[in-house]
Amino acid sequence: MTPAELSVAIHTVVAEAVAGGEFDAPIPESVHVERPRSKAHGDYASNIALVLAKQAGRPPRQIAEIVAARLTEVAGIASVEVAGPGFLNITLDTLGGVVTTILAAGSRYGNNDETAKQRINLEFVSANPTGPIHVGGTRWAAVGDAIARLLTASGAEVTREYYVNDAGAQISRFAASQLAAARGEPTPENGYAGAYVAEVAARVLWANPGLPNEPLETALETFASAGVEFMLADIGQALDSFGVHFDVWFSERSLATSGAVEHALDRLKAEGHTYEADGALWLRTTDFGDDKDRVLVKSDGDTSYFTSDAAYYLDKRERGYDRCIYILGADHHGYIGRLRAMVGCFGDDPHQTLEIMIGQLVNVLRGGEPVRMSKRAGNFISLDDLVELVGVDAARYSLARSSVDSALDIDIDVLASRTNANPVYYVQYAHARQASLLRGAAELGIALDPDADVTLLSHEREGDLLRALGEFPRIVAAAAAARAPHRVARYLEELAGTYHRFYDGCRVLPQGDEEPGPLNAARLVLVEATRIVIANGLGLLGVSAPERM
RNA sequence: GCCCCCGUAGCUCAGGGGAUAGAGCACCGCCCUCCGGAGGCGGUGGCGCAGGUUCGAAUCCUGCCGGGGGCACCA
Repeated sequence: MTPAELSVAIHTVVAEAVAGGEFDAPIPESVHVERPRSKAHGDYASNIALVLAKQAGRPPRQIAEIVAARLTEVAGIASVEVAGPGFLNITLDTLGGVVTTILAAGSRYGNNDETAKQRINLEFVSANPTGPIHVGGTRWAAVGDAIARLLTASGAEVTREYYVNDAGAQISRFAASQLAAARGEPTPENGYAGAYVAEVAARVLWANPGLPNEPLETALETFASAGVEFMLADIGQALDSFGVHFDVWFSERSLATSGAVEHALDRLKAEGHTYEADGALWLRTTDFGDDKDRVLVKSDGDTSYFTSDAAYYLDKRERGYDRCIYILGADHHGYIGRLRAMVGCFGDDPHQTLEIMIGQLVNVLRGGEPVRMSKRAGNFISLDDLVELVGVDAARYSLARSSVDSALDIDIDVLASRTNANPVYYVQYAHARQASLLRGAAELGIALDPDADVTLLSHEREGDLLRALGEFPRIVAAAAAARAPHRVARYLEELAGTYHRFYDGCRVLPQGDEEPGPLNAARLVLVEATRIVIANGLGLLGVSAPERM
């Protein structure tokens, strides 16, 4: 019996008790089953009696006794104890069934249908194409891609999208910076410094040999468009080697040329939320909770960046997405209000179609000391730098193993050292050990037997491991719902530890001249089940599960 | 001034109202005739402060203190 099946069983029993008039309370939609921290509290525990007590107008322990009496009769349940304020502590006949489930599901074990059929547009990274991706953007690459994988595992249809800010003043500054670098002049005021600017400029010149003879204006245009193109190619390549692949690269500039901006303006006017003042066209976002109205068309006739955002959102909706998720850095949190209001102005419910995640920033340390970084000065750690220093697995894992609500400190020296200071090795090591063990079994001629008698897995450490394996689908579903891939990482660390303890206490392969017996067979499939879960979990984080280390 | 995030062990961080608050690192002490010691076992050590909500609060609410990040007809 898996936790999910147990939850259903309790639900059924409660419904029967209510139907039988034993107590009166609304039947809950679903029953929460948890894994007790202490083994003294059974295999699984439920707080259902505490939840129902108030509505039933009875003491929780009374409700618990009623449910326990019925639950004891359910096949597969060995015993039920009422404990503390009214917890149900449930012990199963065997926990081994989960192994069979995992072997049958394989790489699909953990998948669920919580967000089945939802069409989700997930926009993340979207770093300006005026320089390489720095660590901040790298965090969103790791986290965003893991969220995409989690949502996919939960049944959603996910598009990974990168918004390319290829319009606006920062592009002009980028072009001017390239020009200056090409002429050997100092970086202009508010320009971009760093060695990469000169490199990009050199590539632009190489591809456009006539550039030095062009008038200043067209030369700058060439630096702008070609420079952005080269930068984007580099960014795409860096993300690619990081294992993050975007389905759509959406150009901001294309919004104007395609008519999307005009289309959005027409819609907003038609919805009646615009007005003119001070020579500009405004959107009355304050009608939808924003703290001030926003300019759509500036008094000089240009549209604002906000207008592009509106056009971009409308375009996503018209491409058929049910939900548009944005992952933004903490420095963008002020956008939430205006984006929500803009969505409202289009007539959408912001709580349904729009979701904005704000992630806190990353601080880079080296040997415990903060590394001062400035993108403008060109003095920063890029995605490529990080990967070169610590490798893709360590980088992705360490960036994804913390909640995005917390500012993250990463120490380059610690991550580069191959120790458990970086827990990715702890998890990967468990997987490599399992793979090694399975190779050893094959060498001994012991085949994996899906029909092994898993009821023999009754050792305490086996029980711990089986319970942990049974948690995985709920971890995946909860992590997807909370957009919190770090929960998968934390779970894997716990699972790896539970496995190591099992391995320490339970001999898997026969020793010496022993003949392999049913217990060896059962433990072997338990190892394989654990290996599958670790591989699946690491896969959700975009981290490899090595057979050898 | 207003808004957002954070404050948990010496350090980096988990803990989506539940039972005795966890992991890794660091420190101290143990465990190799046998499946990978990148492992296991034991020990030291903690919820910023004050109220409130309730059977129960690290978790939810309010205030304060501390740290980080924002508040454009820039993009």
